[in-house]
Amino acid sequence: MKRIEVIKRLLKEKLELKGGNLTEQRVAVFDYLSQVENHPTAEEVFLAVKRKMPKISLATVYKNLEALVECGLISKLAHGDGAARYDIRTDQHYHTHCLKCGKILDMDIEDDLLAGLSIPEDFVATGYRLELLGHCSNCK
Amino acid sequence: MKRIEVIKRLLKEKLELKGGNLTEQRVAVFDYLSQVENHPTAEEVFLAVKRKMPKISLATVYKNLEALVECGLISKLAHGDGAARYDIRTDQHYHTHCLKCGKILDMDIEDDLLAGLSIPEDFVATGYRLELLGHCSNCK
DNA sequence: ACAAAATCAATAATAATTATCCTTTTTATT
DNA sequence: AATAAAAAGGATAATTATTATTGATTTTGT
Repeated sequence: MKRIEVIKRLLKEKLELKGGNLTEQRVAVFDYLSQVENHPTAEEVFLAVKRKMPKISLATVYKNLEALVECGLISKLAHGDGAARYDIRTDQHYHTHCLKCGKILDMDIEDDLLAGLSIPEDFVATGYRLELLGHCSNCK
Repeated sequence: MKRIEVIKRLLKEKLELKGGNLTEQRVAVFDYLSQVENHPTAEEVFLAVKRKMPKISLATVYKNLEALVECGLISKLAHGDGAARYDIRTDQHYHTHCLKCGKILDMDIEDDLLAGLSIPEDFVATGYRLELLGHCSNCK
């Protein structure tokens, strides 16, 4: 089975759980994200997808990224300074975040940092975010 | 010596290092931040300071928060979803971040989580950010 | 006290994102 | 397969958070 067919099957399954539909635009957005190493902004996804699908709208990209996040197919990296970024991975992992160019990259470490952490009683933790801040190879 | 005099002396000293001046607006912004337990947005700081200093502008609050961050007197918590928040503390510490109401609170833990972390070679780390995500006592 | 520099207030502009509104596509039902 | 209902798309307006601009005011160094 072709790669794109695998993606369509996965998306259809996951989207249906939330009452969403499979569309060509959603496939294109997800497909692009799954091909890149970095974590692009909505704008970057838009520009890339636009090349293969010239009529797609930026608003559609935003809406579809949101829909994919909703059904757990991708994750959103909102770091505050500048635009949010999107990540094909949904498992817990950490990132390096360049303060100069804003690029976010995966950092592969197996340790569960929260393991030994004493969480406040009155707070229900559902997850956590760890980012290493600094300068990437290009910017240092 | 009165509290406000202590603040003025501290601000004057730190601001001068960056070529900045001591102004009543800066004192008011810093003073407010040092009195609250939570980490307010620029808008919230503006509304609070406005009560004592009705002519102050929102843009001034933004500029002054930025100036205070620049000279290391406060820190900025940019978490992406919504407005940035400001914190009187500048030492390394962690936060709980409520996904419902957006409130950010301090989490006091002594451990240095980065101690055992293997940082990628081509990345120059200057700091890190850890946030515990979930629901606060009011929202759970 | 006075000139130069910095900051202020008001407001315009920008950037990122979300909402609106009408058309098109997809899905469910006959 | 035809068709109605629901969902999604595209274009663009609106919103939100923030930054830039500009001319008036305040602060600082001499």
